[in-house]
Amino acid sequence: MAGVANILHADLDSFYASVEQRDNPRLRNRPVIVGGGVVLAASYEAKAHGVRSAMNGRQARLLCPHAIVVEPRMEAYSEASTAVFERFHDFTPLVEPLSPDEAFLDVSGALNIFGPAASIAAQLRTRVLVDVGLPISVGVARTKFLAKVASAQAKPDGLLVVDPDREREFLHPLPVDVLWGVGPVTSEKLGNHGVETVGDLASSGRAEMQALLGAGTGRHLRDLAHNLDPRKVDTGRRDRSMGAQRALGVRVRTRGELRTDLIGLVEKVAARLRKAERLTRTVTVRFRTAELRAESRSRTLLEPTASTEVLTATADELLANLVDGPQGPGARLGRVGCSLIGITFSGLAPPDAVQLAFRFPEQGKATEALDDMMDDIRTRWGGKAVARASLMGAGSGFPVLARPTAVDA
DNA sequence: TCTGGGGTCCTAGGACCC
DNA sequence: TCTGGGGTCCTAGGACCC
Repeated sequence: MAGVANILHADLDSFYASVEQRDNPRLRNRPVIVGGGVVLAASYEAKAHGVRSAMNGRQARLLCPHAIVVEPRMEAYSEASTAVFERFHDFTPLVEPLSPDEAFLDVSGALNIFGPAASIAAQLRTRVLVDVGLPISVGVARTKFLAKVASAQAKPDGLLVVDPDREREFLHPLPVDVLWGVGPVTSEKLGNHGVETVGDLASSGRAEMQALLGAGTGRHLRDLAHNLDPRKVDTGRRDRSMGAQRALGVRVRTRGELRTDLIGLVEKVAARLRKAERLTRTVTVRFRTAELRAESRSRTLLEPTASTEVLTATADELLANLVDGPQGPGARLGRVGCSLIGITFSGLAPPDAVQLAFRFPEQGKATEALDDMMDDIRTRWGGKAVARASLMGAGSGFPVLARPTAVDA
């Protein structure tokens, strides 16, 4: 197999719980659960008893009665995250954050300084442990996807290098749900078709998988199973949406209460939007009925905005449509069975964004042309490009970059 | 006191335009 | 003038991830 394993996926172990154990010696080597109502993070000692993230707190305490439950300290986690990412950047500028505790690193330009990728991964783990006091697992491979799978296999506190000559041996025996994008629903669909392992998926029919999972998803997952993953480490990602939501429990609310909650969320997120110097075009109000059915209403505005007044008025109309619509849950009673209310702003752009569209005629060169264009945009606009692109019309002979591409002017 | 909150991406169908 | 197909954007819903 051609290529060299120069991509790292670095992932802090049980991030919040590790920070708590670091800061409070009494918690070390003990089962620790962060978050009371719902488990935000669990130490490995707690995970050994079956406690998992996102688990109901009561269930977690039943599984592990002697666990120490602590309140989350978001500021401490944020500081720890910043310190860890500084260590990443000590090794390479090519860092793609996935979340506060996880990132891809392309170290192909750092080999002359720090040695082979496996050595860089070991040095990185040491630096994070010594300087920040947190255990971190690292996967090393030729592609992003393999590196991510490797770091998961390496946990806890481990390092795993996937030899480019042994990628399929590594990948094919693993269960399909190691694939990024295969959750419970997809996993069950695949299981019903006799697909249990990544190898099973690789040997299944393409048309069959696309019929089962949809064209895009089917092709993507089958490509991953065939070990095809051309994605580069991308340092230029920007937020695509911003939102907030609030769980309300099972108590029935009056419309007025619901509206007050929603307006509060709108004001909060609108402030974040302005602080981030972004405008939004699409407002979505999310709603979950007392029976836990999700519903949403959205509207796309003519002009992007960050005005609380405009956003509040829009959210208000959408909420009214949700509640009073044809099957609105509270139309007659004036009271609404609602277990969650939320707001999302999407279609984010900088205030001075411009839109660019490209057309290129050479069939079959679309992906490379797109990559080149993105590089060009980043160079010309000082790396501040906010790019959103998709390829359309591949069958027409004229692949067109059809989505607007917004960049900081 | 409560029982998660923050995101990304995909899909299908309809309106509309050329 | 009629018709069909391609393309774009919007909306609602859903799966998934950390």
